[in-house]
Amino acid sequence: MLKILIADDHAIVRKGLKQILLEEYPSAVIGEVADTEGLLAEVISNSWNIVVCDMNMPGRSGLDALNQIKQVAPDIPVLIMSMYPEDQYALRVLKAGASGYLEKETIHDDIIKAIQTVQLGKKFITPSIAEKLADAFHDNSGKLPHELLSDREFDVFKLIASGKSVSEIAGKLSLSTTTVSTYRARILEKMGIRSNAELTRYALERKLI
Amino acid sequence: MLKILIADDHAIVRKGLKQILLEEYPSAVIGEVADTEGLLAEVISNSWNIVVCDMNMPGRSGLDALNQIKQVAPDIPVLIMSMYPEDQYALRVLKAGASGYLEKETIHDDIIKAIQTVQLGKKFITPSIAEKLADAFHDNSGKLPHELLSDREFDVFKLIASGKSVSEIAGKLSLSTTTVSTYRARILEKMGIRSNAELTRYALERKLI
DNA sequence: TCTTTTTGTAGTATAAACTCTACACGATTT
DNA sequence: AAATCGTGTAGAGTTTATACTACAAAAAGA
Repeated sequence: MLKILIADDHAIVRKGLKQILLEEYPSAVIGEVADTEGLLAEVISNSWNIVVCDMNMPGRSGLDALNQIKQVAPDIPVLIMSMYPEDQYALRVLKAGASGYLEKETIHDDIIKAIQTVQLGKKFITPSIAEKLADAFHDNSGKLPHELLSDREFDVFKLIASGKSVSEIAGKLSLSTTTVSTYRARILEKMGIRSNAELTRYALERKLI
Repeated sequence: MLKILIADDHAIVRKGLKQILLEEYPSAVIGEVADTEGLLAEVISNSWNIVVCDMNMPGRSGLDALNQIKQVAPDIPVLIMSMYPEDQYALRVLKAGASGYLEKETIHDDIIKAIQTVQLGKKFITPSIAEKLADAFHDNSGKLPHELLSDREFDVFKLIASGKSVSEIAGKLSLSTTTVSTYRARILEKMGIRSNAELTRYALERKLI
């Protein structure tokens, strides 16, 4: 029996997705969780065939959740959804072991195909993602500054750029403030900038936030 | 019979919302449209009791749609949904005649209450929106936020926006750092913002620096 | 495979920034 | 004329952020 677990902090999105899935697989069991803690707990305590997980959940990010799922249950295929279309995350997410990356814009059209694909043990790659992959493959040297950041650094980058203080970020990510400060220092160094204002400017110009 | 029309470009959100509404009103008729054209057409050709409309649709915005609906059918209550919590749209939307503004984060909890409220011909205002309203009340109509600043404050504003630290500014203007901090506090208060990043963003968007 | 680099994480000590409060002085309102 | 308001200015005390350092685990390179 097909068992699909949905992780998204918006109840409305969970309901909508469940609906779509049930239309295609009326006998499937669809689970819902609203945060990363619940997600981890479910993955550990029950056997799900597929996880569909939102990228942007409060607390630890979807990427973080993905990494942890891959540790406890490396064989469960995980599909990641995101709001953001031209997303910088796509490649990171695939690198971290996701079986596919879906934009919420088109999830309605893609999700069934994606489920079928991952059921065969394959990865679901949309054409636009494939293009990004190809680019990343032969390009490398011409990387944009923000692409040099590690996942964690990038999380912090976006939060700083959107105006969060070091301590707010620390609270949100459950880290020490000094840790966040360290990330900030590394970010400034890698990107060759000197202030939060430049960082915000950079992020705004490239529409990263 | 209750007839509710949902306008959102994401099929997944429409499905989710429909589900939530049907749970409360099993016999309601729920219509769906995916763009502003469809919305307008529906409003003109059928009689809906309530419209629930997303703010961010491709093409013409929800605000635009709202204005047009109010022209052709001023009596249909329109609830506007938005992704963005700290949204500067909230006030605009209410000014334009919406019956309520719902953040997608909390729509699941608020929508039924909102529907009941607008059915009574009243407006649905969340506490956080009420606060914004109160703030907007004691102001200064017409003027842009930065035009409220005194000269000295504006000097400091520009320096902060361009990434200078409080102490750099103090040095440059031969003031105590605490004086600069005081200006900063006044600036944030007058402009209704909370961080240097917002300030930078504001300045960049209006090309003040 | 072994070594080097990167990444994720913090502590300690210090520096910087913020909050709250205050006060003077000219402008505006009553 | 008196009271209030807006502006320019800071100090004291508290909270926050930063620099520097460190270290283990993971990744990358040789």
